Amino acid sequence: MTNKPNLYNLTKSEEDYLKALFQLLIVDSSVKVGNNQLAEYLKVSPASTNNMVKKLKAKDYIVSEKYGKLDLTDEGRAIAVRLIRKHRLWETFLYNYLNFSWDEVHDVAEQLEHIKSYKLIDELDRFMDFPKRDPHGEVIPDADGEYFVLPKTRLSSLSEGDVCQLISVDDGSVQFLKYVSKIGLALSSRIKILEIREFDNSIRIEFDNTIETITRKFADHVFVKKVV
Amino acid sequence: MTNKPNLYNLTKSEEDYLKALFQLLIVDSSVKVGNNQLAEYLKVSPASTNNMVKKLKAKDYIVSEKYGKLDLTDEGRAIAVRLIRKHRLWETFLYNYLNFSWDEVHDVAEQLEHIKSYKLIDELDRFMDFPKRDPHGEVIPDADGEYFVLPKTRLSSLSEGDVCQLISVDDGSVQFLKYVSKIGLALSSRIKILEIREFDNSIRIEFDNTIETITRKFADHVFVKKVV
DNA sequence: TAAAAAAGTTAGCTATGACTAACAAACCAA
DNA sequence: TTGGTTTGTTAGTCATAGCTAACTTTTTTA
Ligand SMILES: [Mn+2]
Ligand SMILES: [Mn+2]
Ligand SMILES: [Mn+2]
Ligand SMILES: [Mn+2]
Repeated sequence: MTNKPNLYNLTKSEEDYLKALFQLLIVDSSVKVGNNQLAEYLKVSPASTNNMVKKLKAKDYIVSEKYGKLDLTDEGRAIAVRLIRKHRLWETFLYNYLNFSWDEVHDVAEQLEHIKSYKLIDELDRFMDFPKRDPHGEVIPDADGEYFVLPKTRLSSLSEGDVCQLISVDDGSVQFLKYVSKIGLALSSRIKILEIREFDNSIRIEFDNTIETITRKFADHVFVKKVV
Repeated sequence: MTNKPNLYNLTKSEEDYLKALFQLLIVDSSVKVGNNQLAEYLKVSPASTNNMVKKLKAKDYIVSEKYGKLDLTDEGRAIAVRLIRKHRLWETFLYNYLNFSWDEVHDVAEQLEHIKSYKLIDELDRFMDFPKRDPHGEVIPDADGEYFVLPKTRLSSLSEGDVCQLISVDDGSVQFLKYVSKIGLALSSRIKILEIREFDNSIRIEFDNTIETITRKFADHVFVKKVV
């Protein structure tokens, strides 16, 4: 049982598809992921996705039946986790050592994650003294591919009166991240849900003696741990 | 006169062709570079090179007449120099911070040089406190694209009795670099040419109280500054 | 339960960047 | 100066990875 997936036989595109499918699958393990959903997530056409899925099935990274939902094999999952590890280590490096801001790291990490070298990433990990979290609060998988997804609650799923702590944020949108910084939210912020307005689903929150009204859409991208 | 070349419109292949042509052109500015020579250097077919050259001419990075030799435009040259800057900064980073050896850095740098981000490379430069030379002794072009190629002499071009100092080595071959390390040669080594044997062009050299016999081919890849 | 909508698939097209084989121009050397 | 070698070009093929348009299957909803 060799543990290291062979990252060297995959193209950038193949890697991105596997990672995307993994991300969609862990959001909610009960909901199945379909071809078109994957296409939309990757911003490509359903036809392109169908094509690529066919290829990745032939390589035994994905399993699915015709017209059925998609799932990853163990090897497909290992490749995705390894890619996520690389992505998050690079984000951490850019943020901690190269003066990149919260919202600048993702796009460059999206390129750096595809550099093929085991030594590079393991040495980068050592250089930074094995960081556990990336700048957005996400857990960095270790070199063995161990990756325990910590249970995350969306801020949008809480109720009035709840108190929580900010654990992580979605890192895909520059606009969103700038917005988070601007209103003063940061990792570990303690947030209280003051009021949820039925009319437009807006949420009134309090943190660090600040009161803000945020939209449901915004709250969907903020992950928290419930405290009270 | 905008100075920053627009690196963002070029594919990895286009970049590699421009860099290769630049490298061939600076070896000896008097000798012209042809299509097939470029093909051989890049280890692709003459037809592929012809194709790419056509594209790079259309983009105004290369000039040449039909059946004529190739030259770079100022913009083509700027892109090549910027790529070399990136390559050498990454090699320096891998060598000085990530425990890569002399012979391991090149292949990974060959990938890293194509990451598109001005901030990344300029911050990396700052992080390392603006290094002047890469691990193989090559000069690192600065952020303005200034790049004075220091006059280099091949060890193979010296005569018996000459004394020189090792300035840099070709970084393309892992086998060659391992060989250099193994016999104990290093940057700044002081080398004396003891004897040149006409029969097989082998060269007897002395350095650090060591006497070695090297081949002409080996000496072709070692660059020195003549001292005596 | 039948029609409509959504989801998935297929066929055929495009661009990039390789390749080989065949051909044309330029250069060299007898 | 002319024939052969080297160099450069063109045509046609392949793989990757996108796309649109048309089609089929599945799911939903009236
Ligand atoms: Mn990210
Ligand atoms: Mn990516
Ligand atoms: Mn190199
Ligand atoms: Mn390269």
